[in-house]
Amino acid sequence: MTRPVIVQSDNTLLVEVDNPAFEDARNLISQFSELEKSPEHIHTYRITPLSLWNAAASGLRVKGILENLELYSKYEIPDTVYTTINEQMKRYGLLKLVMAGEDLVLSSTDPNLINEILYNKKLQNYIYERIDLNNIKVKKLFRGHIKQALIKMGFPVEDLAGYDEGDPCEINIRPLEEDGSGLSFRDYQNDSINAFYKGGGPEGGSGVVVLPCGAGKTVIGIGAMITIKSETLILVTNTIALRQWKDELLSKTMVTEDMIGEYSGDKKEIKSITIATYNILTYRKNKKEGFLHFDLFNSKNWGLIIYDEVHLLPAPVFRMTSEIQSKRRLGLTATLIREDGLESDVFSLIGPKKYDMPWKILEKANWIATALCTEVRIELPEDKRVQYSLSKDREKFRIASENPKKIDFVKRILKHHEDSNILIIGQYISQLEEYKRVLGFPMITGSTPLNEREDLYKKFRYGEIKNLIVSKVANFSIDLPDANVAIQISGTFGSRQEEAQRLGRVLRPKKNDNFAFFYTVITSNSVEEKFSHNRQLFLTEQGYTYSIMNEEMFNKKFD
DNA sequence: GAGGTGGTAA
DNA sequence: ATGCGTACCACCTC
Repeated sequence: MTRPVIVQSDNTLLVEVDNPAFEDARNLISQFSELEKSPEHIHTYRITPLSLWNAAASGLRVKGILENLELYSKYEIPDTVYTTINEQMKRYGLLKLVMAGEDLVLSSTDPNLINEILYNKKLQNYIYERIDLNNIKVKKLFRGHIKQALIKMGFPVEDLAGYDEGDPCEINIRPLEEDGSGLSFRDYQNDSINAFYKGGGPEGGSGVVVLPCGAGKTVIGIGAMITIKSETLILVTNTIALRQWKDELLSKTMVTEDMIGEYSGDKKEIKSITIATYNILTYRKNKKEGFLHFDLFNSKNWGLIIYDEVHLLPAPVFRMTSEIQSKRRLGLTATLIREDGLESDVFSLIGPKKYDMPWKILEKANWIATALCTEVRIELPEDKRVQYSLSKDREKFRIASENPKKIDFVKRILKHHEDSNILIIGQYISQLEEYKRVLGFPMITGSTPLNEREDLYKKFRYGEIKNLIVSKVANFSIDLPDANVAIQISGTFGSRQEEAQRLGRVLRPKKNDNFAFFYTVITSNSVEEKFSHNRQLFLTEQGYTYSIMNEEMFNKKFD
């Protein structure tokens, strides 16, 4: 049997998917390296300082890593890789955060490192005083900032200050019932819950789980709640997501309605389990005043805080919601990517990435739908071409996005998928209004009142309406189990995360053949081609392929 | 509607 | 080459 892993001197690992030892190798190397790409045949992982510190944090040792790597490696392991692993793993544990009575203390056996910290500009704001050669008393409130600044310095701190236990709360699983309610965990769900809670020690119990849309991230959150059994605060992106968390909790656990509070623009309930929007927590009248609802963090003794769509957390204001580092925190997302590159901040704001799984692996196991992606390239009509050529880039993008010819092709896609449950997703309200007018489908945007949204989603879910036009409101969290076709008519420049989330709207497993269709309609020979290509990168790295059709090919197939 | 928030580009 | 404030469009709370 040939070994499945090639270790390269640039710290990347290439893994053969078709090798019989693939799964064992993957389970092993994913503990100390980051999945970078996962197309069909060869997956690429990268060993980074951060991934090695995460490994050290979860209890792995240099010796074990190297022995296992040698076991699966096809060729000899380059010296540089040995060095990187040794050096970076050694750094973890040089610094510790501990509680000494009521004080938070940063300590190291190396006085020089302590010196370096005392002279670091960023860290100075977080320091009270040096206690002795090896210890510094630091400000408790800045635990997260301190960890982050130290990571930037290249020295991750072992956080042994522990977590508040939180007040207890009886959260128990509801056994599977005939009507489909109740819960039993799939293997990967169990694994991610265990990875999150691992050991229950001081380093266990805070971290991030990354799973594709439709793979049941809510279930992971519920699993963590059942494990910890403490009062829990759940943060979500909008009120629809809030209601869906509530419904899931009610159907999958024994928790009763009076135990769940809803804290949003609409209602202000605080109960043992409280679900709140990021928006309300960070609401302030103006930039100079404080956050009006921030007390929610202290209004109960939370033992767990769950961050839904955690890739949003590095945003300047949202990140404030992770300041309370003494609580156990679970971050959930399908797309740990941002165009500004700040996704790595999530690790110091919440904790190490505890678990992830390539989308295609779950597709193969039928846990999510098999998606067929098509990019349709439409020419710009004659009368728009002069205007296009004379416009600036930004205007060009808008003109290309709103190409009026798109709608005819959308109509034919609709006809081709008759009797399907179809979402039309777009970026510009005016464009969506036009589709609503011509096609006569109901539409949901940011200005659609909450009850109307819920009503439309519900009707779509029960098949009373088969088509829905949605704006960016649908980028996150909404759960429309039976949507099996999505048509994207415009999007946010090059947002990889948005593309993946939108595909995610149709990935929930289907009752019958488990296929889903994703169309993106763009203008050929325009700036939209470039942005569209960039948007697709995350998914193509996950192994998705887009078949590209021009008008002629489209006409043949969709006559 | 006002004034805050987010993501992205250049 | 990178960083930082700005523009744009949409969404959320009051």
